[in-house]
This record gives sequence, structure tokens and C-alpha cells, in this order.
Amino acid sequence: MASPSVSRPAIYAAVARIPAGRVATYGQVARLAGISGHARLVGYALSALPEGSRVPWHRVVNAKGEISPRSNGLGHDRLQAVLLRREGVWIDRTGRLSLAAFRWRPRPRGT
DNA sequence: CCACTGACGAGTG
DNA sequence: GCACTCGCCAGTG
Repeated sequence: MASPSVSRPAIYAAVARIPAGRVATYGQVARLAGISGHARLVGYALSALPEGSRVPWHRVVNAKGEISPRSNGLGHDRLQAVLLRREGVWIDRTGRLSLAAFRWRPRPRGT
């Protein structure tokens, strides 16, 4: 349940800004979407994404740097790991990736 | 209108 | 570093 449509467009737009090979946290996306502090809403919005959407939802991970397990039972969490790996983002055997190395930094100084 | 539920995050022990 | 609690918003029964 819970298919909130808060600022879905804003959230999707923020997620769409994440470059391949990089990841962003829900909180980070929320901040970019203009709803900082509402990381949950980001997750809810992404959960409502249709399978054919062009939104790189797989580039969004939680603050711990791991793929949040979902309950839809469609194995999307597994798919996310595969998609990320395909972009060069390797998940640690503990199920976590190095945020320090793969976290996307919007507006970096220089370049 | 009330209660429960979700792809979360930060703080505390 | 891990486990637990509280806070946030929106939709459903």
C-alpha cells in the first residue's frame, strides 16, 4: 500500500540526474527533489515506478550504502544489484557498496 | 476521522 | 558496527 504521489515528478527528475556508475541515497534524492528530510517519500515514489520507466531507480540506495530490501517479492532488489554491477558499482559481499567511492556528488567544485 | 503501513535517516545505547 | 526508537508524509481500510 501507500503509493504516495508527493512530488513524484521532482523525485524522478532528481533520480534521473544520477549519472551511470554512481549512486545517491534516498535522503540525497529527497534533498535534490526539494523535500529534504523526507527520504521515505523518495522510496514510496520509486516503489510506484512502472517497470518500463526510464528513471534509473537502481542508482538509489539507502544511507548505509546498501540496497533496501523491498517486499513486493518481484526481486527488484536483486535486479538493482545486477544493474549497478553492470554500471561498474560492485556490491560488497555483505550487501553494501562503498558510498565514499560511488556516491554521486552534485555540483562538485571544479570540473 | 483513526490506525497501519511503506525503496528511510539520524540519534542513542 | 549493530540493534532499537522516533519522526516524516501520504494512501488505504
